[in-house]
Amino acid sequence: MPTLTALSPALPPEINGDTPTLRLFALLEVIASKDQYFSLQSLADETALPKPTLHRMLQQLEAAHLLSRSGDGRLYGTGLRLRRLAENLLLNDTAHGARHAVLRKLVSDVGESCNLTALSGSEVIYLDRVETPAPLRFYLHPGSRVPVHCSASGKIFLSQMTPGQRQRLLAHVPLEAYTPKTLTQSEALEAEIRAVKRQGFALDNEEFLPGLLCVAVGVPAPGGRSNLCIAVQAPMMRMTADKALALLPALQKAALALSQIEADATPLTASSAAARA
Amino acid sequence: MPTLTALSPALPPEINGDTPTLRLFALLEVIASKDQYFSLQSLADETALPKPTLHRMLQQLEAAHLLSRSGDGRLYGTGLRLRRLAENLLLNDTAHGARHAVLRKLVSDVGESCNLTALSGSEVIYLDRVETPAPLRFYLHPGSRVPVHCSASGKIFLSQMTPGQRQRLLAHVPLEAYTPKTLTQSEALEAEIRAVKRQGFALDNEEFLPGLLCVAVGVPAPGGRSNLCIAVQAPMMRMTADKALALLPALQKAALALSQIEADATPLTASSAAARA
DNA sequence: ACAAACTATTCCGGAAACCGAAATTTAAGG
DNA sequence: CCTTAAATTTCGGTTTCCGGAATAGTTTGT
Repeated sequence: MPTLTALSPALPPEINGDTPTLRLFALLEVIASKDQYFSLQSLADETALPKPTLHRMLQQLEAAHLLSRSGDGRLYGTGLRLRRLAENLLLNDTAHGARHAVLRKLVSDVGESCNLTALSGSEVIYLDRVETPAPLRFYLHPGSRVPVHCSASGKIFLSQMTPGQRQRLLAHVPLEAYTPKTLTQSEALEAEIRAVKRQGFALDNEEFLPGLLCVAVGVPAPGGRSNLCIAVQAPMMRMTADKALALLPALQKAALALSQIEADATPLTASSAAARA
Repeated sequence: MPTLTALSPALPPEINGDTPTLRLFALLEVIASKDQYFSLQSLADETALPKPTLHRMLQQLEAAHLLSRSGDGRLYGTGLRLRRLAENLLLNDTAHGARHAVLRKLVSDVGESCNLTALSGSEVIYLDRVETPAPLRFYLHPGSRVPVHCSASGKIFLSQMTPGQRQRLLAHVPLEAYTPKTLTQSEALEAEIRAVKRQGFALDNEEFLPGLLCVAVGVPAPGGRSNLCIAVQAPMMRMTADKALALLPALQKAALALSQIEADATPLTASSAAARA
């Protein structure tokens, strides 16, 4: 029977952290791990915790706005405060890490501005950015957001979703035209997404800002889907689609380095612990 | 030494935890809120918690890989597991992204601030909100609460209850007068509720805040009763009750879209979960 | 309409975790 | 080597948590 508490077989007793708080975190991890709402019953199945206990935990988290109940009030999903924490976390944790160094290295390799992005809600958020030394540049500061349908990173994220997820998201996001080249037909976008999925990288050829070309690749993650992309962007004046493709090896190398950073010293997660059953 | 209530009126976000776990969350929020590492001392300054207490909390979080210590071991920053949680959270919340997109679309259609509300206990809580681009606005942030008896959404929720449920709820909620127009007689409120039930929408005509007009419709749900409302609100300066009624089609369309999203996010049942092996 | 089956919620006494003043250890500066 | 400041450990009193059992509420089947 899978248990929420991740016990290491015979390791120091300080690791087997089995405190109430950690159990709550593990619960949040379960809820954050799938794109769906959870009933109390389904959580009981996932976690093997007694229902009264689970109920108390959920109440507590809901009262704190970390979770929210949705629909008819019997389903639990992520709360506003938790989402805010997540955004702040990703946004404020960049400059000090090795990730920033990878980005700097990439910029020095390719000579153009690069950024690290994540999906947040229905938009792409810039987590970190290093500017090209060249004087002519597009200035997009960390924390700003761009639409999913006309950004290279956004296409990567879309290509990782199941058709159902993608449809749900795009059904309500108007495919606004930012430039004449923006893809505004869902069929055209779907075709593009398929191409992205096949190729493993995405282009934004003046689809968001005139004169701006951008290439992105996803940062590989153990589970397959990742919420991080790394991208180069440059003015058309210095960059063409062909030249951009030549940068792919450098990009992929950087993505791999980032993925390595994430993987280093990987602790047990609730899901991986539950998985071994 | 006085505790944390003493000094700051609005300086720290809120370290006041009602339970030990929430205090840990508040601590994480402090750490996630700035792009820097924290020493134990700086956190003590920031949170007004006793140092031994903080130390224990930090140890616990570090042992769980939610935080990590940097370099020499005296500074604390975010941990891998916490970042993972944040990434997964944002990645696996397309339902939220879709809901927000519906709200944005509605705002661009009607030109006024719109919000998504739910019934929580005996109050209406704002789940999400998109502001009008117009400069003059009522600012009500997500997470805030308003009484049921003098809000458009609240009347919708009341109208969905059985008379018994409604009576039970209202018996403990004093019909406080927020403005001269607030309905404070239960007979008048009952009559209003009946009208709401018949019409399928609800108005709040300066019953909560002077100068604020609001229209709400329920989000249809399979079971009949829904715990979600979508509402437009605008200052009287730009809005009249008549003009508000003209917005109903747009509102209802948005409500339908939301109902679709909710349906898509329905969790697995026990049987379907067992089916995928 | 009513009962059977299931799910969500509340109770509550025993058990475990938390709290933080005080004492102790470790590092930094002179 | 001594002083000062920060970090860490100790430990008993207090609070919170835990989860089996009982209760309330909902859907399903007849």
